[in-house]
Amino acid sequence: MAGISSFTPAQIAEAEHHLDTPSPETDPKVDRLVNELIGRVADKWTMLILEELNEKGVMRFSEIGRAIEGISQKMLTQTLRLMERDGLVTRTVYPVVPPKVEYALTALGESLGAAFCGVWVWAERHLEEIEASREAFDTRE
Amino acid sequence: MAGISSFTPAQIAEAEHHLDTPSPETDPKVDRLVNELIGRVADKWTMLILEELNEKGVMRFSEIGRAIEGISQKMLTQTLRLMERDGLVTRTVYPVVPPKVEYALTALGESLGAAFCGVWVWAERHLEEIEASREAFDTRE
DNA sequence: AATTATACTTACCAAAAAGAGAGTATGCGT
DNA sequence: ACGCATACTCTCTTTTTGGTAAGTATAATT
Repeated sequence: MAGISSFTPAQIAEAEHHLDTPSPETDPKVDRLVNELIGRVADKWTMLILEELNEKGVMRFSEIGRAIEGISQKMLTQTLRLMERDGLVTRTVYPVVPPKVEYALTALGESLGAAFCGVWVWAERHLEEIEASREAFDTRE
Repeated sequence: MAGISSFTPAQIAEAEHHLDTPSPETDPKVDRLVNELIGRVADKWTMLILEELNEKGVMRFSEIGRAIEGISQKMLTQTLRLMERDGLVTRTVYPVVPPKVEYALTALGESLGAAFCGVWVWAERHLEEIEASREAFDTRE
């Protein structure tokens, strides 16, 4: 499993481009939808799978399972299905025995990875600061 | 409640700066911590409070409660406490009756908002694409 | 004297999420 | 004939999460 750096300069440039053009959206309906979407997508397993697929390209089901420590088969299936439904990954089934299914990121999936890159970097950058803050908070209580 | 645009160009520039310098972090321990941190922080209520405080500056407890539709007192207290612990907000208590407590973002909190900005923009941009993908997925099943 | 306002805390309960483990289909190697 | 490998699905149980409602303190107001 790689860290924060598995996105290419091109992908990062894409994210920057987005940041250049924040739109003045205030429609509450869109707001709600956007929120729900972020909740869906900003999930632990989704992000780990995103990262893994971005790094390796095409992967089989059990290959992803082995790469991501601690994920259960159930969660892997479930997360991949939701990601497929949202158009983040493609799922290719080969009708052979034993079964073979390959997963890969779509362009949309890659763009999400790039967008999240900023948050990853933020988290990594401020990790110590936050831990220090927590410790201070906990000891003064 | 405002949409995506409540962050200043300076904040966005900060986020871009982060994107310019992705570090080659692969340490599994840091990876795990970063992940846990993102999970903590990429939560529905945290993001809404972040947005609200970024827009309004300083706010009282019940003011935030009124601004964010659907949040319970319990969740508001809980989320604000965790944000304070992580160093994202400051909490100022005025010893008066009835009680008065003010909340505001720290620099760290603002930087998180800026980092998330890219994801907000991504979500808003690709909302329709994703809904279309879902619909296609659901009807072909 | 009762009511109101504010910022909580605590207890209880329902719902949702997640983990564990067994079951399924089937061609291939031994 | 038997077990293995793969990618699931299904059920059962546990854990986590979140909502509701009640309690607390006290000064000002009616």
